[in-house]
Amino acid sequence: MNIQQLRYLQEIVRHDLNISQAAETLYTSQPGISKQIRQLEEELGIEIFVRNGKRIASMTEPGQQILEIAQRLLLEADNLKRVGQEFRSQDTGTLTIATTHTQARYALPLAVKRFIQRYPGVKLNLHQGNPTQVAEQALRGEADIAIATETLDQYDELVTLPCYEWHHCLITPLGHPLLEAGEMTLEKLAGYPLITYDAAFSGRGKIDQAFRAAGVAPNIVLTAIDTDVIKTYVELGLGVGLIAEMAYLPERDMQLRSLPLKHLFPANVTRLALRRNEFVRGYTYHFIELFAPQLTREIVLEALRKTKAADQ
Amino acid sequence: MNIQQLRYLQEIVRHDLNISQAAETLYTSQPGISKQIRQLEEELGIEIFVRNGKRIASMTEPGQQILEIAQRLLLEADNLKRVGQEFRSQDTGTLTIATTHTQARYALPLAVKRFIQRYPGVKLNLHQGNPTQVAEQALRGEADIAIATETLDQYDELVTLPCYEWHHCLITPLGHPLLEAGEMTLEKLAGYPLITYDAAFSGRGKIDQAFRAAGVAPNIVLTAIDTDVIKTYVELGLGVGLIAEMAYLPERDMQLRSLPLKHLFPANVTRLALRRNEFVRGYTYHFIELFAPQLTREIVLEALRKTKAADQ
DNA sequence: CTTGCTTACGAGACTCGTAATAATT
DNA sequence: AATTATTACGAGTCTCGTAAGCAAG
Repeated sequence: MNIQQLRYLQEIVRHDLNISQAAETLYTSQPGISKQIRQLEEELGIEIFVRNGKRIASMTEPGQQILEIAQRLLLEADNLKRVGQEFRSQDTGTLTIATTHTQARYALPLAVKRFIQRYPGVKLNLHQGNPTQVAEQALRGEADIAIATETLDQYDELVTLPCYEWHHCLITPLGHPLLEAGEMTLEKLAGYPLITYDAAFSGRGKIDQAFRAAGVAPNIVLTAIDTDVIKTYVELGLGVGLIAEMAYLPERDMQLRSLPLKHLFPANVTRLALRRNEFVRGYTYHFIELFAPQLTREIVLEALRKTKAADQ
Repeated sequence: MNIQQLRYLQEIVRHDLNISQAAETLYTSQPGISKQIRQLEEELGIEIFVRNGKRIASMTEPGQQILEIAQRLLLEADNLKRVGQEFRSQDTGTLTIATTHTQARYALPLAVKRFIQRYPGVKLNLHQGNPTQVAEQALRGEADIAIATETLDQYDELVTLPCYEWHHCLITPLGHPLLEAGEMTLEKLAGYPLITYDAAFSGRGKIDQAFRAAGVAPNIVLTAIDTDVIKTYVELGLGVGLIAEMAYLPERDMQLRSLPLKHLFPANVTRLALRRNEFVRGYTYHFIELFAPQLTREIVLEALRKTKAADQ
């Protein structure tokens, strides 16, 4: 039994039990993998895969247990390498952040700027995706940190930490009647065509919740994944926008005005997620602190330690 | 990097950084281990050990982190083998129980008898030791289950489960005045020479506690590790004995009489411990249930799942 | 001078890639 | 017919054991 065999196993499963594809992504040969898997099976004395003649049909029950253990083992193997890198060269390496448009565009830039100044030797990757993709990238170890407002806390294998709280705000074209309409209410909002986020993005859930709770039916004429699209159509006069407050930049968005909606919609919490049991590099802690100053290294460590509760 | 190298590392540390001894217990050669460790260090790009010329003096800081991760990895590697054995042959293998004299002699026999009838193919090993030794055997993976009344819950790496509760009782020679002395009190007990357990054994702590709390000074003339020694000296008339109630066997101990002391000393809880994160064989669950019927497989599983909280 | 780690070297095992084979869709 | 897994085989590498060297206590 060796680590390589387990890596083969993991990759086969990731490719829906297709050895050929696994071989390709691992830059090795089909037969090599095939043989190693047979050897692993022989050594453990069990069949991992159910075979139909020469096709792999599914996994046996012991095979599934083996897989789970193998994945934990491989994570530890990665951790060994990380520790090596960490000590070999404290301030070089790679930091991959998976996040959504809103975070990448409006929340992260300052932290990123400071980070690359402080750690010129660290290659910073930003992977953009929807909240589910973001979570899964962290889950698969493709990203070191996941940052999003939704979804993250639904995965047992991720440890999540609250970064900051924000509210929605209203944006309108210049001179829009709502700007002079006094106290904002859901009813007033419902009187105008609305433009806001797609479902599953940037707190859209909270918006729907609030309208539903009040028994008011909003007139949503357009939904977008990113704020820039919303702004564009608000400027065009298609309607008024409901966006995340940090996405309104007064000095840039000269053609728009904003009004706070703190009293209408519940607060949103943007969270970051780390993969459970994964060794965290020093500069990763630092990035987290740059992004959310209250999340010091100690606090993050504590969270990682504490929340090992529900794993597996 | 391979699993073997990590095993070498672990064994070196277990032997206080002595490669030669590690080689011996692993049935391999000094140079082989030495070289593999050098290779591991080279691959990880760090020094694991601090060397004084040709002696290993201590571990570096990264080395200690490597060790921790390596141990978790090795545990998973063992688990892989266990899963294999479990499915290859459900009812054969080995079950090693580390426990104290009192448990081995008075609490376990019935469960053991039933177990070996049910699982003739399982080799049952009983390792006897003091509570600390018992815990450490479980900790090192030398025992599958640890059973004792003390100490077990002081180790983060062990998951403990309560098995049963018991009280101390008094044993005296036939015709002893205390048998006719009515309601037993600490004061009356203190009026006679006492024979009981050594510190750190079988609830001796609770006995001392009770006397101290009552401000009564007992006259302990002899302490022993096991109940049979205590019984022997009580029979000889050296004093009266304070023993665990399950250690008094009316049909065997014809030369002794017993009196309950439930009202004088707090209850003791005998617990069993399993190593955290370790794959548990089916027959092990069954043994636990034979020993403590309320600890069904589901309950044990739940406990293992839940209490992953504080690990590492 | 004994203990204990490292270097040197060679035998054997193992891994992996290519090519051929066989089975499934 | 095309895709995909297995078997066969050979080159290169790696592991491990023996023997020799050398530093520390």
